[in-house]
Formats: sequence, structure tokens, C-alpha cells
Amino acid sequence: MQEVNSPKQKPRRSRPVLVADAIKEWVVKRDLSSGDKLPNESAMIDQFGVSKGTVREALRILEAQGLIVTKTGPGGGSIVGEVSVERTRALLANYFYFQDLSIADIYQMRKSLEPELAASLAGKLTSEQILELRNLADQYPQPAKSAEEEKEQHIASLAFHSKLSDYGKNKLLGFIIGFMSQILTELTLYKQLYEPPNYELWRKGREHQLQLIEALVSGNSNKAREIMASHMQVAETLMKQQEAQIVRRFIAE
Amino acid sequence: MQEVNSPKQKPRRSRPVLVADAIKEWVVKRDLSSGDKLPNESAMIDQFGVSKGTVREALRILEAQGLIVTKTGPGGGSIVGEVSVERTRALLANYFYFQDLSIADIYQMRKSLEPELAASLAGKLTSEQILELRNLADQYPQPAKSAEEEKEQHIASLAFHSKLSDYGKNKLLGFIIGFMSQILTELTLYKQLYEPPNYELWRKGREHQLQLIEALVSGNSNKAREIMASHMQVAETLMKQQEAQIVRRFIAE
DNA sequence: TAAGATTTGTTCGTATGTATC
DNA sequence: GGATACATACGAACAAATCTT
Repeated sequence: MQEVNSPKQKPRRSRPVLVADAIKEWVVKRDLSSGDKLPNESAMIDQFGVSKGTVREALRILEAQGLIVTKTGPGGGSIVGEVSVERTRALLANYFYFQDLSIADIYQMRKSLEPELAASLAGKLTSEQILELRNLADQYPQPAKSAEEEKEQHIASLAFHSKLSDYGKNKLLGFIIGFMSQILTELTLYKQLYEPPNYELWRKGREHQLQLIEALVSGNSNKAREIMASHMQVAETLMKQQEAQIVRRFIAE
Repeated sequence: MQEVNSPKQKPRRSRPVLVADAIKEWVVKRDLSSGDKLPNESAMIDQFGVSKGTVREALRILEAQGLIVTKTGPGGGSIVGEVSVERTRALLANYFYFQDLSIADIYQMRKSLEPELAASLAGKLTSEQILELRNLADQYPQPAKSAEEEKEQHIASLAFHSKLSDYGKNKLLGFIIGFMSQILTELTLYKQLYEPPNYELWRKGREHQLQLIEALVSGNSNKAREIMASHMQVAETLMKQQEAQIVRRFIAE
């Protein structure tokens, strides 16, 4: 599997990306972690035998991926920087900018994952966490009086799910659920308001949240799963009513 | 919500970053899509009133995120580039480099998602796709004779799942499953081989693949779901036996 | 094949900004 | 405030890739 004679002429990597790769390798080889210092610019210029401009382009590449953070001044320079969730979500959103996700796609996944998350959290939450959830659920104790208000409630509800995903131990599961909540929130923020508030669905949704909290407190994981599953059905109906389209835009940075 | 007096002194965005943002905005505002041309370097130098070096750093940022592709020569320059799955997976992997994912975390998700995917594909595959799956499943018709051979079979099996995820219409679901297959493949590639081949599990795994293909062809979605669920149990046992640790390394680019 | 034109790629020297001591 | 150490930014020049004729 050599790269010789490969018909797929790979587009020759420019020097900045080669340097960026070299730096990444350097970091991994020494098993550096968040906060550890990298050599400064002039050291890299010597080390890799390239000019300042090239080194700087390489550093911008790593910075764009969230792998390093750079500071000026004495004691400054670049350090390894923990990649943030926000940036990662943004990068993932950029990918789906080109992929035409539908509401149905997102709900196919939510219906599988959210009940699983709820079940895994039953009996595992601290009283502070429970309190936070209650606060979110109580944020809108009355049915929405206008489409605008319903929108706000919908967003608060998504924040509830996002918060829940933070409480789980499974970082992958949490990330994906948080990502979907973000997409749906943006969708809700930007969408047209042409539907009147739906009282029946509102009532069910709120009821679900309260029942869910109760199940989480009592540690009944099967019940938590069931409630969340019903809730997803309701939420899906609500979203599909709006015939919303996924907002196409770059985010990142 | 002004940025004045914000206690959270946000780390002043450098000029390349600002230029990169401006370019992104420019692209979105015109609703450009994959392949459309951006102004060339000198035009940007004029347009933004910055130096060549600054423009180039901005372009490297966008390139690192997969948003543009740059070519030299006449008619060259930068174009909007569809963000590739590979790059996106790599960027996501960078995030989880810091998050200590466990095998259990990944399988909690696989157990939820893979059966769902299987069910959604029942009766929807073309004969070419079925053939490809059969080929992958038939790649190792005999039980592994060595640990090394078992490793190869395990990787082939993951390729089977990856392929399956490509066939679905749900891009988000496909992406996540593909991502997990990739992580597990790397894990398998780099892990120590201290366990002897496990014939019983091998037999079950292969049986599952064949039964699954059959269910997919006949369009029995409930059966497809069930088989995949059992298969996930087996696969999880196999992985956990190895006590593998998630490989920590940067990928990307 | 070869030459010329176009556009990105890379270097260097210099100057400026910024944080620490 | 001044000295120091570092990143940030500019501009001019030259190198390399690639398209056209």
C-alpha cells in the first residue's frame, strides 16, 4: 500500500500543514496535555527549518481545530488547549451544513437515545441537579399565550434536555444529544411563527417533564425510559407541525 | 448585550480570525455552495485592507475546518469545499481525545442505534448493496486460527457496520455509527493481542451477519432489529474481553 | 515541447503591539 | 516607567505550480 503510482494524485500537502502535522505528532509523542507549553515561534523556525510565516500558518491551523491556544507577551507562546464542546459542535454543524438533515432524521435518533439517557440517569442525580431540572421545568408554568411565548417555552424545553445530557457519564451520548438540542434550538429561533400555540401538546410536554423528574428521583429507570419515549413522540409532532427546515449556515469559531 | 465591561475578558480575536469570519459571512450571505469561487488573495488584501500574510493565515483557518480548498496556478485560488466525512470524524476524534471514552460508553450507543439502523434498512437495499454486504461477510468463512487472524476478522466485521451505515438515508445516524466503527477499528488495530481466538463468539457473530442480510432482503424490519441487538451483545462481550483502552492520539488533516 | 501568464507558496527584514518583571 | 520576551502584522521579493498558447 505505498503511495507510489497511486492514480489518486493526492494534492501535495503544503508546508504549513506538514508543519502542523509535525507539531501534532510532537505533542502526542510526549503525551502532553491541556496547558503544556509548546516551543515558541523562533524555536519552531529553527526546529523545522521554515520561515516565520509558515510556522504561523501552521499554528493558525491548529488553533482553528481547537488544539492550541496562543498568547502574546513574555511567558506567552502556544499551549495545548483542550478542545471545547462548543467548537466541536460548530465544526460538526459545518459538516451537516452540506448534508440536508431533516427533522425526521433528528427524531429518529432522539427517540433511540434520549430514553436510554433518561434510564441511565435514574437514581444517579444529586439533589442540586434535580433542583436545576425543576427550575427549568417550572420556568413556564402556564400555557403559552402567543406563538412567540410558545417558541420560548420550546427553547426552554430543549435546554432541559441539554442539561440532562450534561449529567450523564457517557460523553459521547451527551455530546450527540447536546448537538441535536442545539440544532433544534437554532431551528426554533429562526423559524417562522405561523402556527398557533398547541395547548394539548404543551400540557403533555410539561406533564412529561414533571413525571420524568419524579422517576429520576425515585430511581425507576424503566419508568424514566418510558416517559422519555412518550415525550419524544410529542416533541416530534410539535416540530413536524412547523415544517421547519434546517437552517443552513456556517457557525464555528 | 454589549461586550463592554464584560467580566469575561474575551481574548481579542486576532486579525486572521476576523478575516476568516468575514469570509465565512461573505460566503453565507451569497449562499455559495461547493465549488463556487472565492476572490483571490490579492483581491482579499484590497478588500480587507490587510497584508498578504494575514489573508493567508485566514485561509489556512478555513482550510483546516474543511470549508475551502485552494489550488495554485491560473484559474486557481480558493473555492468553497464540501466538508468531508473523514475530516469531520477526525475533528470529532480530537475532541474525544480529551474525554476518556470507554468501551462501555460506545456500546451503550451502539446498542441503541445499530438495531434502529438495521430496522430502517429492511427491504430498502438494492441488489448491489446486498452483494457488497455478502462479500464482506464471506471474507472470512473460517474461524480464526490465530489472534492476528481474529483481529483481521474483527476489523472486517466493523467494515460491515460502516458500510451498512452508509446505506441509510439518515446522515446523522450514519455519521455517528461510522464514527464509532472507526474508533473501534483503531482500537482493534493498536491493541495488544493477548487473548486467544474465541470460536464460540466468532460463530455467533458470523451467523448474525448472515441472518441479518437475510432479514434485510426479505424486508423483515423487526427481525433485523432483533438480530442486530443480539449481535451488539456479542460484539460488546468480545471488545470488553480485550480490556482495550481508547487510543489517545490526534488525527485530523 | 516550450514559453509566458497567473495565482498560490515561501522567505526575509522590519516594525508594532502586548504582557511580564 | 523601562527593559524584556514574545506574538502580530506589514511589504517586497522570489519560488513553485499549473493553465494557455
